[in-house]
Amino acid sequence: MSSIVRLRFAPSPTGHLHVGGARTALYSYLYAKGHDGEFILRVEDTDEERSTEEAMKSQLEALDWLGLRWDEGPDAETLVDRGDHGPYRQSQRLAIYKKYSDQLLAEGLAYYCFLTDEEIDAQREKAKGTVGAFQVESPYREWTLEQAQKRIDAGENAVVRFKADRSKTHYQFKDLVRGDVKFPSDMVGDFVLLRSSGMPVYNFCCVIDDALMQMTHVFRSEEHLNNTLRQLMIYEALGFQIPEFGHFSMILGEDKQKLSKRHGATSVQQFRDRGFLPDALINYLALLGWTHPKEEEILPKADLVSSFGLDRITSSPAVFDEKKLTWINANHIKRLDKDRLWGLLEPRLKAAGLELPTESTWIEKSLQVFSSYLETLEDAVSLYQPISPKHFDIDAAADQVFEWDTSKSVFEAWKSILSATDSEFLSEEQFVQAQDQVKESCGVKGKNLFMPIRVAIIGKPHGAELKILVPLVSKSELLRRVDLVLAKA
RNA sequence: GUUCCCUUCGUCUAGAGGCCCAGGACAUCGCCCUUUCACGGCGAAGACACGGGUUCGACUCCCGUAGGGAACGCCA
Repeated sequence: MSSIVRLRFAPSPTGHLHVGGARTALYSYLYAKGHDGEFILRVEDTDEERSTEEAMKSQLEALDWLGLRWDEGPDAETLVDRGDHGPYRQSQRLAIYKKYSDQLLAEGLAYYCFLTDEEIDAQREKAKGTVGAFQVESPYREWTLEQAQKRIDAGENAVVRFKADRSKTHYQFKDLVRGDVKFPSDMVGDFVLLRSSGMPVYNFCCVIDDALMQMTHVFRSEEHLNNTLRQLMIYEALGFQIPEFGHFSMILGEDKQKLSKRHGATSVQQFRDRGFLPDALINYLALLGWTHPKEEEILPKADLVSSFGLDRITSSPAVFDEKKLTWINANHIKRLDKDRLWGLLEPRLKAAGLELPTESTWIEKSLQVFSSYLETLEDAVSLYQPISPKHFDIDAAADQVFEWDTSKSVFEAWKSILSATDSEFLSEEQFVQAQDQVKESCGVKGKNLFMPIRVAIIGKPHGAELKILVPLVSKSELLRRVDLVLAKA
């Protein structure tokens, strides 16, 4: 028995990784790493209908992007297993589940059941209105293995049902998040272990894998809390050591309903595409249900690892707030060094078709101007657009400026003063000087002076400080722009 | 219906009987900085679901009620 802490994340590959799953994975990862333990990835692909290879790849990729690297499990790129407890895809562990199913069958703790869907529906129909939860009553419960085998040999399909143990009145366990939880044992009936296809069902393989893969802790979402009863029964029947359980509450949408697609972005990839940093997403997710001991909020991953603990987890559900995520993201962007930031921005600017200078001094200057405006990486596109030669246009917000009778003289003065300068790029000082000259020559000041100049330069009445913006645009381009504005005035 | 879980500002939360006529953060609003905007600084508004106990004292403990959620599958 190893004493090292081991936790796993076990997604079912039926779609993209969404933020709820990501948070469960994160908490497991943080707990494992904070205890010098191991983080394992297992793929629960026993639902043949819905599981796809594509979804599996997508989930692994998302987890990898988040930086939640696993010590064991399929490799994100090659999908080749790494670790001593494999295989890590349940669809490749069928023989193992069969073996344990046979064991329970032989011990009389499970039985073959030939009930058809129609018969079960009929039972359910009949039970309507009666007190208590519906439970399947199987007439095959006490059949011997030999009896059942005969029908199977005759070609009939059977599921393997667990014989729910009624000798105890309650099953109890200590949940790391919720404290003592107690279930009446008659809460569940004889549930299915193996489908008629031979495919095992979630609760069965989950227990076997968690035990065989030597998990010390099992963290999962609250919706699994009730499943724990069945799993406890299976642990007991198989004689496995029971791990510690922790059930985190769910993530809700604004309407307090379980977060789903109709709430907007929910998958990790969507946030990635929209320009969120993995560390920011992780930071936000960690705070959704957990607080830092000193209530600090902007936390790099390393701080998360060192300060995370179950004692500060909340057990009530939390509403996902994109505004706060955005704020956290902006903070992480501000902490990025300029080279890294540009490395992240450049591909997005290119993808948007912007043609920008490539000299490092220009890049550095531009970042100085714009970095305080970035809430997401994607914001860079609209920020850089005004200084990209191809993308100049006059914004509707500039309309008011054209209505002032002083604006035209400002445009003209700006043009003539600009024409008179001889450098290709204006320096900050040159621009400030030029601005003063415009002021003198037309006798206009304040808003009536600065707004038209701004419009002549970026086509909008608001934006980053001009004296740092102007040096980023060539004189010829500035002239082209003032002409366009003049044509409209 | 049955069982289980949950309930502090709009949102995320602090609070482990007196420190709380409840603190922080996001969002909102106002002021300052800035001859724009953003960043930043300062400030305002804003909550213990309800009802009973226990106690000298309850946001904190107990019991109900209400509300929300989950499970009751050959989904996970």
